[in-house]
Amino acid sequence: MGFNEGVWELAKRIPKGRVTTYKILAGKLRTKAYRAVGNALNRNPHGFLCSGKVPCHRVVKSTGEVGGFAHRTKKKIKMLKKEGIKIRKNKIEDFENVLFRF
DNA sequence: TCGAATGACAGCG
DNA sequence: CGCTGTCATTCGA
Repeated sequence: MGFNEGVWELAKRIPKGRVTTYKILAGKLRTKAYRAVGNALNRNPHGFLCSGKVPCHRVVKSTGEVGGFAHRTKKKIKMLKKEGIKIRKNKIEDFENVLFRF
């Protein structure tokens, strides 16, 4: 399992209605390159976006903000809302409540 | 509040 | 082939 694959494996474990953070993923991957996690999801080999297999839209910042998702992939945020995650101004309201810890 | 660090990939010489 | 810049972040001063 490489770096990227590890990210996807963990991301796939995220249940519906839950989110996780880049920090947690990076921690599980034994790396400190938090950005690399997002980058791995960004350059997802599954396709252009992590659609279907890897729910990258469930991966957010450790601060509770959705991060870069708000800019380009903000539509995915709507998906999160639909799944039951409340987001206000690109920030997750019940962040700790929906935060999925492995 | 701002800069450095960290992993991977594309572009350029 | 090797180096630099960029990116969906995080931490420390």
